[in-house]
Amino acid sequence: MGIIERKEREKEQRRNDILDAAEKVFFKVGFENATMDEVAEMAELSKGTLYLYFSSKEDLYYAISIRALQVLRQLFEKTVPAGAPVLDKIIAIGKAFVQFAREKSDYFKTLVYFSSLPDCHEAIDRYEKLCEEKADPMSFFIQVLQQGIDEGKLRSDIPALQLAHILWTQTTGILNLAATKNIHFDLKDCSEDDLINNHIEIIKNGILKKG
Amino acid sequence: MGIIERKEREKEQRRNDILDAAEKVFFKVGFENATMDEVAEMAELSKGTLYLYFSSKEDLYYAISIRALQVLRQLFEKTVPAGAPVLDKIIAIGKAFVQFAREKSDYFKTLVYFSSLPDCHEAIDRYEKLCEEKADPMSFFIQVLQQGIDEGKLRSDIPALQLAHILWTQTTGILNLAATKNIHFDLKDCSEDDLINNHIEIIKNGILKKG
DNA sequence: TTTAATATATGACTGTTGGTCAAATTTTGG
DNA sequence: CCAAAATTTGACCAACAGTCATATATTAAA
Repeated sequence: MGIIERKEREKEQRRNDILDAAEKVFFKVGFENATMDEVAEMAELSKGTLYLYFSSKEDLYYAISIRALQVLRQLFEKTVPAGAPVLDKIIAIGKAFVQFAREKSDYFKTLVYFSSLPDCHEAIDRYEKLCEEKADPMSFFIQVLQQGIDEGKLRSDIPALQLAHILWTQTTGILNLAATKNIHFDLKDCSEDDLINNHIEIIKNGILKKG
Repeated sequence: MGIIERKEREKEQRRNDILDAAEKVFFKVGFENATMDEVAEMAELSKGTLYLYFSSKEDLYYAISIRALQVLRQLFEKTVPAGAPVLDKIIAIGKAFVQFAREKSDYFKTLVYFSSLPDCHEAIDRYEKLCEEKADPMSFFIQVLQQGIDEGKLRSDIPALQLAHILWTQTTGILNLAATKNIHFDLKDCSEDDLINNHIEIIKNGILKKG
């Protein structure tokens, strides 16, 4: 009697198919310009079906944001060697974040927009679930920072949680700036790498243990 | 024959009236939920008239963003003493920014959202004009940083322009985080001030001249 | 003052699109 | 094979951004 389980799997599969289609459409024409009819056509389903799996267009967007978080987390897992010295780990996380912003720029932009939105985190069970299970990228980062503090490599007067959020938002801002620097015409002729390296240069001494 | 001038003034006045109305509506119910009919009603004009002054709903939003930039710039002018030591000036700018994010939170949010948007800066004559005239807050900041570099108070290996953008995005990110920290439930029990002060603590040594 | 020309304002109308739901189709269990 | 349950469909609706022919107000000339 594995029918219920199979149905469960099929439902999850459908959900993923819809998300695949939505990603294609959203990333191609942008969230605002995309229509639910287009997504339905791409998914080879009727529009009504979409609403059986997602309560709204926004809900679809949020679900893609969750995916983005999962992808980033996986990149961390893959890239950051578990046994390495903690400072190397931190560097690896930074590099992975840069790589994510470059190679998965659609996902990155999704996250930037996601976090600029007011009241979006709530109402997403899956996001809360992700956080509770510590399966989000931020939790990973916090753990490594805590390790750094415990080992006396990082300053200990700022709690890991706060440190993580501060560095995270700072870095997200810079990566977004680097990605959109062509908009700021006065920044056109400095490289992304310059921006990122200078950013690191500025905060580096701010987080290390003195002496 | 001051008729043309008067008409010019009246047009600008109308434009401002519409913006006032749009601000009220947008800030009250949010940009997405607001309708052009509501704005028209608030402005005591017909919807058609709005479109004589602004090409779209987005255009209205952008115009409000420009206002936000002007307000912030004026706050800088008012708050930052021209003759003060340059490091004091920088601190004053930081404080003014914090004040802006707190007391003019609607404008602040407008700017955050504005800069997270792809391709929005172009197509706005008034924004480019503001930048060209160095009447935007960023230009003000750059000038002060340049002064700091020239006087040997700040590190000189990072150009003022880049330094400004880096600090700007970092700080915007933190202020936004502080403003929305209630969303990140794990941050609920640390104060905004903590976040901001720790942020400053981290970058402080990174921008000062060594020694 | 009258009038023609120009500038400005109006609101009914349209096309698009997010979201709904009664009916149709498929699947399940007896 | 059939009825009950689950799933899918697409015609339909309401809301809303944006348009435009018409109306009103203003200006400059006669």
